[in-house]
This record gives sequence, C-alpha cells and structure tokens, in this order.
Amino acid sequence: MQAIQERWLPVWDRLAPFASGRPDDPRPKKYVLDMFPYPSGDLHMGHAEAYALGDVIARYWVQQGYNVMHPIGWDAFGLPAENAAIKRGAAPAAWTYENIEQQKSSMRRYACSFDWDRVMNTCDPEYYRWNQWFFLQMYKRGLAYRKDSAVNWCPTCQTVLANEQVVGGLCERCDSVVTKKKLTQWYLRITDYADRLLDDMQQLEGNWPDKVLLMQRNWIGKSTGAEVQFAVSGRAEPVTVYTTRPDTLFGATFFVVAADSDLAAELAAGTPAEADFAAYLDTVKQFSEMDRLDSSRDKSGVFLHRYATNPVNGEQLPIWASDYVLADYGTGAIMAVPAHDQRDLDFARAFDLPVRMVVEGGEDPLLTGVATADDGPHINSGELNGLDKADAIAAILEILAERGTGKAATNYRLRDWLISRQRYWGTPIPIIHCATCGEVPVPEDQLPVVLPPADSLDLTPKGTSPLGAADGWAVVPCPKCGQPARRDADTMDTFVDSSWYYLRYVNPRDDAQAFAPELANQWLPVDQYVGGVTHAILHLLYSRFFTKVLFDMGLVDFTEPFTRLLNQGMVVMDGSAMSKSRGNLVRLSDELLEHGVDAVRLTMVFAGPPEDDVDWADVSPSGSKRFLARAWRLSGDVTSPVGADFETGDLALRKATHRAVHDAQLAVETYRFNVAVARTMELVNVTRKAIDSGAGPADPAVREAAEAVAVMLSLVAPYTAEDMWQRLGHQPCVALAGWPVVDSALLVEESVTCIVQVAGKVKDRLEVAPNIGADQLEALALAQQSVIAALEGRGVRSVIVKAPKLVNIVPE
RNA sequence: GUCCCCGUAGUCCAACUGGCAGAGACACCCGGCUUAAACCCGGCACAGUGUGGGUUCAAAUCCCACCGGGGACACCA
Repeated sequence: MQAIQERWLPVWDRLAPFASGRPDDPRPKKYVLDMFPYPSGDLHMGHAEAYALGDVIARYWVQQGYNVMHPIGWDAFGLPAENAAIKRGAAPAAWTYENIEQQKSSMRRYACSFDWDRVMNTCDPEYYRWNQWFFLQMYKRGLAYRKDSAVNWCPTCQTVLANEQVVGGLCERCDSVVTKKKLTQWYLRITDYADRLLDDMQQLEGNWPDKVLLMQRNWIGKSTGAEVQFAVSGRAEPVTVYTTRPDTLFGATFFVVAADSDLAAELAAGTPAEADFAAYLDTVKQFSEMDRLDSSRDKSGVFLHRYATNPVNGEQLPIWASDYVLADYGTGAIMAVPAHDQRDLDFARAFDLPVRMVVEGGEDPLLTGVATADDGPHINSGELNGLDKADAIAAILEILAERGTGKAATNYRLRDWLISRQRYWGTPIPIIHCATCGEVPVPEDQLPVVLPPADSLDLTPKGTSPLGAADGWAVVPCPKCGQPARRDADTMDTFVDSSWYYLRYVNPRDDAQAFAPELANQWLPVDQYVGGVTHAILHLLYSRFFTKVLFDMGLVDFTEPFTRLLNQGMVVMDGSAMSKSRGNLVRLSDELLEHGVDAVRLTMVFAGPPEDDVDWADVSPSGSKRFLARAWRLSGDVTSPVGADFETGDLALRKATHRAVHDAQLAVETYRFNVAVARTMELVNVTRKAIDSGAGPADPAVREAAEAVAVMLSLVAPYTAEDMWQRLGHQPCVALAGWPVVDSALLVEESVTCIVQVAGKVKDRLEVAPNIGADQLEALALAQQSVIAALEGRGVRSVIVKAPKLVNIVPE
C-alpha cells in the first residue's frame, strides 16, 4: 500500500488533474468547497472524514466532465497560535506556518483533489489587507461603526466576544462563564440585513439542511408587534415599549423597565426607591450571563414609586425595575400583561400585582399560575371587545395611530456583529485615532496595516490589545492633520477572515483587488459547500451577510454564497467525542499507517450517511482494506486488450455493470455515498464470479466491469483506482477517465419477478416480461394453481395490479 | 416545557412516489488453503422493522398515542 502511494503521488503532481485555472477550459464549471481548516497541529480524524466526503463530490463532477474548482486554504489567524506563543515562546506566525506545511503535506498524501495553485492563508498580509479594505468600504457605508456598550467578555481569552460566540452563557472556544463589560468597540451593522438574511433563505430551502435554516431563523428572531407610548409621571418624554401583543393593552396592570437600563436609573433617581434600586442593581450585576439565562429563577424587582399612564384607558400602572426585562431588546421597557404572558404572571404573583384577563377562554391565570396565550374574543377591552386576536391587533393599531401614541413595529433578536478583539494574532483595524480629527480611516493606498513582529511584544492577555504597547507601530501621524495619533490597537474577529475567503480563491494572488468580480461571478456561488454543523450560525450567517454587502457594492451578482450545503457528522469513538482526556483518541496518522489512505477514506465514506456521526468503534478499516485488495485483483485478471468491444461481452455482466454505474451515480448525487460504495462492492463481487466461474477473464464484459470499478473507486480510493487503471493498460489519470456512460437499454430486465398475493399474502412468484399488460398479468395470476388453492373457492372481490411487479387478489 | 429528526439481524447500515424486509459491510459460525494458527478464499445463518392503536387490497414507509435516542429553541415582551 505504501508503495502504491509513493508511486502515484509524483505522477499526480506532474499531471495536476485537478488544476482548474485554465482560462480556455471548455468544460462547464462547478465550485466544490470544503470549509478551510484552522492550522492547529496535524490533520485529525475529523478532517479525514470531511475531506473524504468533499472529495467524493469534487471527483465525481470531474468524472462527469466539469471544470471543478476545489480549493483549499488556511483559516490561519486566531488564539491558539498566540497561546502557543505564550506557552512555548514560538512566534505565532512561525507556529502557524509550520502547522500549515504539515497539514498541507498530509492532505497531499491523503490525496485530496485540491487545486494547489489556489492555496492561500488568511494570516498573510496579502490576504488580510482586503479584510481592512472591506472594513473601510463598510465604514464608508455606515456599516462599520464604534459604540460604547455592555459587551460579552471572556475572562480566560481576555477578549470580547460576539453574541454568536456566547453559547448558553459560555465562551464557545473555552467554555468560561462570560461576563459583561462596558467598552467602546467596533461593530458591523448586520442588523440592517436581518430581513434579507431571513427572506433569502427561501433560495436555500431544500438545498441546505433544514436544521441549519431553522437555527438561522431562530437566531435572527424576527418578531412583529407594536410600539406603544406611555406617559410617565414626572417625565416630559413618554416611554415607548415594544410588544407583540398590542391587542392585550387593556390587560396591562403594571410596567417594567430593565434594571440595568439608563431609563431605570433615571426613573429611580430622586424617588424613595433610589436606595433600594441601587442595591438591587448591584445584585443584578453580580449575575453572569449563565445565571440570567436560568428561567427557573424567581422573579425579582423593585417598585420605583412612579407610574405610567395606559394610553387607551388612562390607568396608572406602577413602574417596576427588574432583570427579567432586557435592556438591549426592544426599548428596554415593557407593559406587563400578566394574564397572557407567563413571565409577567410570575412577576405579578411574586409581588401581588393585579391580573386582568382580556382574552376569553381558559381558567383564571392568577389561580392556575399559567398565563393563557390562546386566541379568543377579547373582553374588558373597550372597543376591542368581541374581536379575535388578529382583528384586535388591527383595531388597536388604528386607535394608537389616530392618537399618535403607537405604531406597528418589528424587532429582531439579532444584534450587530462586534468585531473588535483585544488580541494580537488577527487583522489590525485600519483606523487611526486622532485627538483633533477623531476616527480617521487609514487611506486605502496605505494598506495593508501590517502586524508588528511579535517578538518585541508581550502577548500575555491583559485585557487590552498587545498592539497598543507597540509604540513604534501604534504612533503614526494622523492622515488628515499630520499630528501624532494612535492606531486602533484591536484586531478583527477571525470570522471576518472566513466571511469572504471563498471569493479570494478565484484569484488568490491578485494584489490589485480582493477578488476579480468577473471571475467571481463566473465561479460563484459555490455549488457545493461541505463542513461541520458547528458553523450553522456563526460563519454561515456572517458569510451570507458579507455576500449581500458585496452585492450592494456591485461587486458580485448573486446574493447567497453557498447554493448547496452538506453538514458532515463527527468522528467519535465508543459513542463519544474523541479527546485525549477521555482516553479515546484515535490518531489519524496511526490509522493511515496501519490501513493506508484508501482504506481510511473508504471507511469514512462507507460508514453510513454523511450527516451521521462515524463511530470508529463500529467500522472496519481492515474490512475496507480487504475489499480494496479484492477490487484491485480484478485488474490483474482481465486478459482482454484495451479497447476490446464491450458490446460483444457477456450480457448478464454488462447489465450488472450498467446497473451498478447507474445506481452509484444516483446515490452520489443524493449524498448517499455509502450506497454508492455498496453498489461498487456488488459489482466487484459479480465480476469476481464472472471471472472464476462465468464468462471468464477474456470476456470484454469483464474488462468493462473492471474499468467501471476503477472509475467508481476513483472517487473514494484514488491510489487503488489509479493502480487498477494502469494494470488495465491505461495511462494516468483515472480521475480524468470519465464516468462510464450508462446504456439505458442494458437497464431493462428481460424478465421481472411478479409477486402474486392473495389478501396481501405472497402466494406465488411469476417471471414475466417487464412490459406485460395489466389485463394479461391479472389473467395469468388468476390462473395460477397456488392462487386458486388460496382462494379456497371464494369469489374475487377485486384485483389490484401494479404491472409488472405485483398482483394482489382480494377475495370476497 | 415547545418544536424537529431518528428507532430495521449481535453491530454499522440498505429498501425509488406505500408493493417480495436485505443491497453492502463488520462480527460470529461452518468449510477450503495450512503441519498448525493467522492471513486469504468460499459458504451458511441471523431481524419482520421500539410499543400499542388506526387508515389501506397492501405499512419499515401515512396518521394518532406512548417509550427510547439525538438536535433546536427556552425570561427576546
């Protein structure tokens, strides 16, 4: 096996079967993309699976005659490089490039069908200068801005995080409990694109996993309702609340403002509640994001000794401050309708506040403790009485509009994307802060703003960017006024890098632009994207956002970057994720050494549906190896010459071959790669029999079958397939041999087994012509001795005929 | 708690719009090869589709309930 690997690698290097850059290539294009790896150490089992699957698709389309672009690169910025630098003293760049070289060489040995002319790394200044360029374009368009806000802070990573990087209150990288910190940070205005991110998902329906679309929908979290203004005692301006149930306005019995909002502090000031409020706010601030998410926690709050006036009935509603209302959603204030909102009801019951039902139906929530959310005729609601929910909402919106105290409104859960990071190994933000001129963008002709070398810096996390301490780098003249000014010391979230890398592949060494629009429009959108479901929200949402911005800039003519998405499962061991600490780590290098590249790839592909996890304890790489040897042996047994006329070959074997090719093709196109492998195994088995005890090794059909096996196998086991191809008398590369053309005449069976049932039970089998007529088949079935016996003299009520496969006779 | 997906031989998995439950593989067992074992080759066998109802001439497939597993959402007003 090792010998075969050594033999073919140089040949493939020379022939470069997967180069996709020829401008005069007449083949139609396909873009197959694997999510690019982070270079932390060598490739592992997970990479092996992902790239084996992506390769099946890429190699299949090449066999089908497409000019397939299947590029690879490295998502090379990020914390692990920096942590390695701190721990071992290696410079982040050196550590990163070393790992990239190692992964690259492993991928080459793993025979990934990448176009090696297109390789690029996001940590190269030639790449990240375009991050900076995009940032400036967004800045110009008002899509990049700085604001002071309470942000997510990971105390371990010592940096801020985007909302998307906080999972269940924990940092998605290191699982530390995330805290809040008030900081001025850079944001990208992804919320401007919320509706388009939502609406354009229609294009992806059926081509992306439903699960991913659902997660994105949930994340964007669009809700429709109304904004209603409440006059507040002792305050000139009314306070606006957001509600999805304006129809329950008459059921509002109190009013709540987010404890950590500016409004709460303002309302509490100068009231008897001021001290209580201050104490409460202190306790609220103790809570981590984790605690806050615990919805089983008892409701807490402070009455602010103030009142809000219900605009529809003039009622005075007591204003409370509580942490169950979020400062940064809606307006940070709500009208509480305890009868029809569970959270409000919990609060009302905790503090003995009144509950008034305004929608008929169900029991009194005050007694049951369960708020009713059902539709029904409205009661206790003035003009809304008798109306159902939809009508009541329409009516109340009209009433509020008339009085100028409210209007329809939409809200999103999605927040703007916080991209500043207080770490070193990332893209510097191309802004200069000048005491006189304020924020000044770095002029585009001065890009890239290159990272200063790490060796002169202290990378230890201190909560502020290490770049700020690099005076020689940070202090520059202001581009506007020339006075000394300071560079922005933060670096960008590495998800910025991966939000557009799929565009860079079209001409990765272009130093005049991020990508050539005409090439991008020619190659993109990506026809097939392959990667893990861990990026269901983060990377995929950001990439979709970037694509839409680029569309608006007129740089691309499509609005969605990835037409089809396949989420491969994970490789696990004994039912759980592999990890060193769990002691169930399987090393890819060991497996490759023991079984060979082809067997490992085949095992990954054959293990089951690609979306499912592969449990390495359940699969058999040695079985894969055995099969490959069996297949390979076929190539040595064929004695007919190259170019033998298949048409003269054994018909039964020819049919089996064409059937197998046809079925495998169908299976590959529907992601059922394991089934495609099974069809190949089947063909190997019948070919073996044909050689040993059938048509014999000289029959041209045996050659046809063996060649088909080689081509089918080339998607999964490139070394074995190439070697077979040569032994069959061909020149390399089998990867370019072309998918066998299926002769549909050979798919037609000359006879079909027809099942004859009586009352649904199988009573007989008939060999019939595939084109037999229904009447003829029915007559034939009814004439069978077995049928007559089964009927036991009963009459026939009806006969269901599905020619040519089935007849079911229903007795009286 | 709500919603979604999945339960098929000892194991991993197949089964086109409902139409013979088995394509493929692992393990086991039995043969062959071998002085013997391993490797290798050949072969047999193994479930009636989580449970209980329903629809249908016919259900792994459709519907309902429950059990088990996985996932998404879960103070977003």
